[in-house]
Amino acid sequence: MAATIRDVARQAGVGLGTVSRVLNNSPLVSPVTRKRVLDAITELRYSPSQIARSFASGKTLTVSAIAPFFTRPSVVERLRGIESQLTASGYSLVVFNVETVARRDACLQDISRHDRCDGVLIISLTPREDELLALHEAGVPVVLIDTSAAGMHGVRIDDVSGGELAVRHLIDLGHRRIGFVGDSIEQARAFNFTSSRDRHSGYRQMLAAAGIALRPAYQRHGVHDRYDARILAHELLQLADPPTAIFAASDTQAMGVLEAARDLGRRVPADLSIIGFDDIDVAEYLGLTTVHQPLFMSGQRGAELLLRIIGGEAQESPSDVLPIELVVRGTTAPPSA
Amino acid sequence: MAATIRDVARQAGVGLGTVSRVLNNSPLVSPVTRKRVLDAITELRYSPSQIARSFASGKTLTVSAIAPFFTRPSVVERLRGIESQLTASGYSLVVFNVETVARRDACLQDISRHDRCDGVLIISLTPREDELLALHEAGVPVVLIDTSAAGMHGVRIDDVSGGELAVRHLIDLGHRRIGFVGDSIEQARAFNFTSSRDRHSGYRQMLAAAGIALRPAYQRHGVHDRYDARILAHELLQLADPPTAIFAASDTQAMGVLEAARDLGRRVPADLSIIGFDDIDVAEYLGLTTVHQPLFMSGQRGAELLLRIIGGEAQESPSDVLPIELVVRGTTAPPSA
DNA sequence: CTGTTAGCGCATTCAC
DNA sequence: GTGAATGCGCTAACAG
Repeated sequence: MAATIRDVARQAGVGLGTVSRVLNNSPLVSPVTRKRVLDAITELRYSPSQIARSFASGKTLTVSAIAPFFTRPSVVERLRGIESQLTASGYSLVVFNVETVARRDACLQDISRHDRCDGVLIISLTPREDELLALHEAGVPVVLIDTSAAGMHGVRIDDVSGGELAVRHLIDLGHRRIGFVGDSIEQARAFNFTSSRDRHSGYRQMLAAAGIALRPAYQRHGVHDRYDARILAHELLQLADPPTAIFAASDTQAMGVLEAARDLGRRVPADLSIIGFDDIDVAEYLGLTTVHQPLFMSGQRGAELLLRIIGGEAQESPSDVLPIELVVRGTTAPPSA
Repeated sequence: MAATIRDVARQAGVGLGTVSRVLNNSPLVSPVTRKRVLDAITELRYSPSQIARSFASGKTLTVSAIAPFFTRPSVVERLRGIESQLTASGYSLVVFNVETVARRDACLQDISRHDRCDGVLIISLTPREDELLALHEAGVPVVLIDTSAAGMHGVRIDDVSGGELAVRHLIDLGHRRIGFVGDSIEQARAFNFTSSRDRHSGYRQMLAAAGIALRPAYQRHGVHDRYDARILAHELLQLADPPTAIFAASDTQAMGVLEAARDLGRRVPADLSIIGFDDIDVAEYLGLTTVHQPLFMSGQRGAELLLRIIGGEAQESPSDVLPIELVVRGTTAPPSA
């Protein structure tokens, strides 16, 4: 059916190795021979088999990315960064979408079987001790995006500082009653997510630094989506002494808070200030004040780093920390009371 | 380094083929032998090389998806459907993101070189005549999603009907001055997108059927994003005799129209009705009236169909047409004037 | 039921 | 510079 390297060799009247050399741009071929081979290739419409090539060389020119809930805007944006970098380097991207804990574990196990891909990018999922060990033992190049782990390369932001940044903004505006809406503790633990937890730490630290007492009732946790966030915000707003501002651990959750405010007739930001996190695409549309993080860049940098590791370049910095930035839009203002 | 099938055979004291049979769940192995092999596998921590396996069998257990602008919510949702179906069948998904015409052409050419993957899913991009020929000649199984082409399998909706559905809703409400905001003609042609074009046809046909004259000034085209749509809607609304309703060819573009209305102080739906298309996630959040299409299902069905074709099951129906549905929310109402 | 054999298409040694 | 020879790890077809 399809022409093989042998056909090309025969057609060009050269040896098999010579064709291979031409394919791999080896300089050890005379211009005349090269042309003859090239002509044979065009004539036969020959195209080298990638699988055979991978098999013989041991390199697949493929990278896997494991992402939880890859429909989340923040994740998609990271993936776009990854894909762009990979494509530029001639690599392909295999995507694994993780929506259950079982699949999380399965994916993390599977990649210890170093096949099919030259390296792995793990987004937002932090490997556990045993998984770390297996990964190390397997020797698969791995780069973590949006997390970090001992002895692993990674690209991330400082979520604690991010939480502090958000809450400091609210405090600076004069707020003292500040609520928090973040990820469900159980779910975060099951998937081993860390960002909401760390942003929550930043929240607590900043309140403490400002001498504001922590109120358990002000801190709510639910599934990472609009619906749960909306419910939690309802609870918060119907407290006898409701917060005047709410820090949501993500823009998606901030959208739920926004809905709750609308439901209850609270004006934003007059009656309630809301700040999110991530600065996803719709944040600008909604005029949402948030903490910006370079999502696309995180993917790009992560892929770049992984490619360097695959290429054998030893990397010093275990974890690359990207800058974050407060973006003030229309959902935060001084408290009216 | 890593154990091979040969090591396992030696360890278990059996032949090479027997190990292979066990790996492939062949029933032609006695329980005793099977157990011995399985034990050897665990002992050696053996894991078969996928690349070698692909090479020998000719099957890669991998499917490629080519998607334009894969950060668009509608595309992501389709990809999620694809991934879910593929994963359930033990296949991996390689993603190609197309954001330029050059890359569109390159991707479509590349897949004619039937390597690395067992089949291809093409989202929203319609192959041209010559590309169709090359694809056919290469014999790569292909399924089109959100488009169709002669002799190609596909999963799609009827965009013309969708456009009619949207416009009929506006007419039923009493609107006569109905604007249209859709994709740039040049861009659509360059990428060979068809959905906006077809929805526009539906718009024209429905107006004609209702005896409403087409007004060129009411029909605007721009890049498929919020920003351009916003500008176009501005133009529309500042006409001497502005439309009382606007049909946007996608929810994303409807968001831009919504912004324009906000900019100009037009109340929605009192002063201006807006209807979108796709029913992406935020549509519900925004209370946007729109035409719902089963995005996730399109991916799922497409992948399922492709897998069947790869499996050698001849398929009759060239194109699977999914149902669409009008979803009335808060952005449409009878005209006030 | 099981062991043996022959490639899959290419990269990578080697000799020449 | 070039051609020929080996083997990557596995599946499939064949004898037993």
